[in-house]
Amino acid sequence: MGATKTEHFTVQQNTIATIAKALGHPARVAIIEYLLQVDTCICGDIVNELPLAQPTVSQHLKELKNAGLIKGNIEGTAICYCINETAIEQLKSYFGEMTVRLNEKKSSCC
Amino acid sequence: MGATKTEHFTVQQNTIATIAKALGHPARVAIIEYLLQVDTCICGDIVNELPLAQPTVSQHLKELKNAGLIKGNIEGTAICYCINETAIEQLKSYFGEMTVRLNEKKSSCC
DNA sequence: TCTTAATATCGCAATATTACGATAAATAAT
DNA sequence: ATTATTTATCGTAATATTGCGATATTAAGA
Repeated sequence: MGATKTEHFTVQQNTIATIAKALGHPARVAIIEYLLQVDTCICGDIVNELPLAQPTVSQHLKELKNAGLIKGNIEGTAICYCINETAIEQLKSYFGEMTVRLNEKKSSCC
Repeated sequence: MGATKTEHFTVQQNTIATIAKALGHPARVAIIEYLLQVDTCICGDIVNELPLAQPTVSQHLKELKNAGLIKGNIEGTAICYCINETAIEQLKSYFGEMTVRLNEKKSSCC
């Protein structure tokens, strides 16, 4: 085997897992943080910011895009990448609600 | 190659990536949600809740534990697993702060 | 002590990820 | 048209993940 059994889980569980997986690599966390830091989102220089070769960065960007975490617009010869706020909001709500529920049930036995 | 170059990124970036990676599989999301749902955290029946074999579940639990997302206490022959609230709070703050910063800079050009 | 029950670990096969050099594709500038 | 610039894709090697059967471990109960 080796392939994830996605079909056995709910859509929401798979959605969260997909977004989380995309953030499961420090380079991709670094990319998101860089996009957040930079004012404009004309971001042709992501490659220079990261300690990785250009094809590797391109691949990471592709995965972030597939997971819906970033958007990319062609801007001449460069490409304008920026954060998809919806995905981040989704994570915020998910973990926000989870902490609320954790605080409600204080019966932590561990 | 094939190994993540963790040493090139900040501690915080690696921390977030590690926790996110642990949640990057629907089975592990399902485990967390189940632990949240169940009142007490005597959770010997996680295996019955998931469509996966016992060794596979055990492995997923191990990864969640290594990432600091759950805690496990030995309770006789069973094991009491429960969510580590700190890790969830960490994610909540991280994405919460991120949405704040996203709303501050409305200059979304995409 | 012997059995039962609950988890963990080992070993392995299938698949996925990570990284990068080489190269392609697309547009801008000369 | 030719060249430079930027990003994507291909191919491939190294490593990691996923899943499970078989087996070990650990402690409770008869």
